[in-house]
Amino acid sequence: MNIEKAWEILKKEGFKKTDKREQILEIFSQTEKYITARDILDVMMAEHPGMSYDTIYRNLSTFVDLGILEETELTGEKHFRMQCEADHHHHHFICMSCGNIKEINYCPMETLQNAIPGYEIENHKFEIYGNCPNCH
Amino acid sequence: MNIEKAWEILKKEGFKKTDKREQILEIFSQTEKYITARDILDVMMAEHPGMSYDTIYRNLSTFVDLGILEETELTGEKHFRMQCEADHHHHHFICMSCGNIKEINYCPMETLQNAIPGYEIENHKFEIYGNCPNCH
DNA sequence: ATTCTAATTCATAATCGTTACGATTTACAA
DNA sequence: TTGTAAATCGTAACGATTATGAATTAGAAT
Repeated sequence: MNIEKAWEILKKEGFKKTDKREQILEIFSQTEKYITARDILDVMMAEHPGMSYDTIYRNLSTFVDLGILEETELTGEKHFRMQCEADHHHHHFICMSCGNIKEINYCPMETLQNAIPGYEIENHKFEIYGNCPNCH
Repeated sequence: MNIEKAWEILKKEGFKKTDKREQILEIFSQTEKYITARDILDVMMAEHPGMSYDTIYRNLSTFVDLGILEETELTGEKHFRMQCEADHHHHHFICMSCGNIKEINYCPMETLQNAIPGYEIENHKFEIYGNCPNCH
């Protein structure tokens, strides 16, 4: 997702255009990796020494709710990245060296659905970790 | 895994037999569910008002390292349960209502391995959430 | 059995990531 | 230009976890 698309969504939902939001989106648009709230804070604190935790966390949460950001929990800490453009459901390979991700156009749930009759599946987590071609 | 097996491992690795460890193992042997460090604390505080956080967290970590407990992260908090007896690799369906788990004897990695040549897979996470037959 | 020592626990504080809050500022609609 | 709800700031509180130094204890050595 690009910044324009993000603002479209924000506007449509009645959120205001602020410098802080613009900068957060800017940061995400410049990386493919999953990054933390702290990562954002560190970058933004440099320009705006008076940044508030609240602003970061509140906006990250808003962006996730609106489908602008994806969220995952690597080692206990929340990590975020721009929502993929892909309109189909997919998963991610996450490189443990460089942090870049690759979309995996495969979902195991297709196969699994029939294997456990009586069980009502609501959600699933499927992530693959390792080293990408550039990192080994 | 049962308590005897756990002590075998602990003894073999040179860990001492203590009341606290015995009680922690006891608690895990009595449930199938994933439970938190706080859950353990609450139970043990009842009998031993002077319990220390350190004792719980240190031992949980030790048990995970030794393969006595399984660990997963549900909603940001670490959850633990006895390591499954199953000698084959497997995954879990986790009921969001009652907390019970069901072993899933299927791993998507078999299928995926060939789909991303050049990518070195080191690890993966696959968990399914929903409601079990008893809970809907 | 008694002693010794490293392992374990206790008691408590610090840390880390996150959430919450009233006061102040700001975007933007009227 | 003004009014108002939204957003931010500044700061504190929170929950889960880790860390620390002192006291206790399991189990080996004597």
